Amino acid sequence: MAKPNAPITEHLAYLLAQANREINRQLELRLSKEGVPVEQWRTLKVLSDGYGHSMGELADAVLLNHPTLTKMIDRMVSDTLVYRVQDPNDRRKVLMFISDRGKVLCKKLNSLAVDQEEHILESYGDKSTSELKRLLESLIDSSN
Amino acid sequence: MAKPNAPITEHLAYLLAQANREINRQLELRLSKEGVPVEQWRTLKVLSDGYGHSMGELADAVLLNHPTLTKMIDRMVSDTLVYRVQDPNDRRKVLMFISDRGKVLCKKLNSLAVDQEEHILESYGDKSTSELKRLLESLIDSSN
DNA sequence: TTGAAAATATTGAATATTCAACAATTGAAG
DNA sequence: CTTCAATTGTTGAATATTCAATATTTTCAA
Repeated sequence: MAKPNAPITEHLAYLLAQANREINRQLELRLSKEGVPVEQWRTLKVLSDGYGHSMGELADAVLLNHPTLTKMIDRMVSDTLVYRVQDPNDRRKVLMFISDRGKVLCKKLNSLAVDQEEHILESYGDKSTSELKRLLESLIDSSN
Repeated sequence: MAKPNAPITEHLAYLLAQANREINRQLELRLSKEGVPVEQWRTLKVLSDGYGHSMGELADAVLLNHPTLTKMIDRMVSDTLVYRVQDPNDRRKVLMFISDRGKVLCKKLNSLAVDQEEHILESYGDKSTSELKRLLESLIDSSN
């Protein structure tokens, strides 16, 4: 039943890694126009709802481990893109907020990211794109 | 047409990153039984055809940048899993080979990886899996 | 044939990530 | 109430990755 000698290119884990690497590389390239790494864009985008988000929430949302996030947030605070506020309801928590400067930057980044999505839609097709998104969502669901 | 305010979870780049993170985490967990990172498994698997592969080829295949690969290979050489041979036809190149110890380890890793594929097939389904693989391959193709 | 450009791999310094340990706060059981 | 376990976030040391620069070999045009 199993295929222990299947080439690595047939493993789902590999195909995902390969596709992710390529798409991420393209996105990085666009965002580099503003000198911002992908994870910082994710952070700004999540915070741009204007509400405070705890570090834990944020770590999940931006796909980073806690210590990695803490240090990235340190840099973003230095760049005055975001700021920390201690949660008054639970003083273990830190709530992150986006600054005005962060909002301005986020808008620019969003449009760079949308450019990319449109480029994918063109070269890969409408139908394939939405079908792929659907399957990815369902894979993520089934993995929890 | 574009959706500049779409939540990040609707971006293909994000869904790919999320799915990849989750599947890769699961694979890591299994391979950790043998104390081997995913990239080393990929390397061993590629080299297990018994032929020599240059560093450049290998970097593409295992999805690592050249300097990162060089340093990982240094570790694998220390662990006597692989060895270097200068390419006689083009002395700029280094050909990598798998050792006997590497082959033994690779077999164990393959079966751990196959376990995972089977687990995915069960929870996610045969049909979805092969459709997802097909779409990922085609995305990768269309990105080059 | 020579010399400049391209291809290949490695190195070292700068940066980023991870792991384990820690500190602070909350929750909850006795 | 008090104490002990769980939750949340940060830190420091160890490890890994990246960027720019380098060394070597090959290619190719003049």
